[in-house]
Amino acid sequence: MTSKAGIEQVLKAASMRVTQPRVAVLSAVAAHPHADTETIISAVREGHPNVSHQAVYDSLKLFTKLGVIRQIQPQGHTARYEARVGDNHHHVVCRQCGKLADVDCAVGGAPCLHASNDHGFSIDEAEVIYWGTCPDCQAANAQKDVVVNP
Amino acid sequence: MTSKAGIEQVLKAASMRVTQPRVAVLSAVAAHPHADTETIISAVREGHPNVSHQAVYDSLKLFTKLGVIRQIQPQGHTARYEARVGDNHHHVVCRQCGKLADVDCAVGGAPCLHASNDHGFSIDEAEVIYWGTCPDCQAANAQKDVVVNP
DNA sequence: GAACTTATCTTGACTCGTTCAAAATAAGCA
DNA sequence: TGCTTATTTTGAACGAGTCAAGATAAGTTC
Repeated sequence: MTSKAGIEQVLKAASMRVTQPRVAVLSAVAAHPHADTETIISAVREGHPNVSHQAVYDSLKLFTKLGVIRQIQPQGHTARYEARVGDNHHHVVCRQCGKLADVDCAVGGAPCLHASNDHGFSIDEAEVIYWGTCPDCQAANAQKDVVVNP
Repeated sequence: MTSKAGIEQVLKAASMRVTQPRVAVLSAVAAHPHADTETIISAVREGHPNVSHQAVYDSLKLFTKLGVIRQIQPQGHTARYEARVGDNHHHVVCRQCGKLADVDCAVGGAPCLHASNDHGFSIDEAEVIYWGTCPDCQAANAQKDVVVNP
């Protein structure tokens, strides 16, 4: 549901106007999964050089609110966005370079969602972030080890 | 391991000096679970009025690195700290007021930790954040509903 | 198709949590 | 007690994100 026609429907259903900046922002998010705001601004400006950063921030916030895109913000990193929504998937973050990848819930039935309803909170979502090291950084580390410990 | 004697051991083992600001910061974190930096600064200054905010930031970062405390930073909120470390517990965050509470992993064996080792990442930690509504805000919402929908 | 209304965009200033840098201080050692 | 240098203080700076006012253009009405 991230084609131009799709987004027009979503926006109209929510009584929002369909504008060039908005369509461009959504296309950019769909084309660059896990991109941060700056990357999205650059991508948008390739096609529409005069779009302001504010318009991008506004659009991203709006789309996030409408559930068309999803915001991810691991500790120590700026916000990232992705157009893959609706399924219960999580993310791995590389501690060294910040690279982000999708991870489908390993166990079939999303067990993480069932927390003991502690402290009287009513829980509606479980957000899981896996921390680790990406293949590239693993390789770089191995390389370094060779040099440091000959 | 958050007594003054305990922290002295940890610091000395890491060749770090035991200073008044550091001890004060750790006490503050232990006394105010889930407090943000500003709260910790205030707490520290109750006993040591001349401690700078920079010293608090440095100490928090140091303790986090040494694993004595843990930093939590839910989307849209500033960093919080807690002295409860070592066990695999997670957190609930109230979407409305930002209140934070501990949640022990509901299922016995921490199933969330076993992600499919996707994309070649080597995963070392799974961080789970539950999102929901705290009892106070639930009550406030119910109250509001009564007024809005009589 | 032209005029109108107002949501959206542009522009530019601003906030706030956090970090940087240099000089002053005090912890731990000799 | 004095020395060395890790920490702290002080004060400025950074950057992602937000706010506000006027300009623009999407969608509606005539």
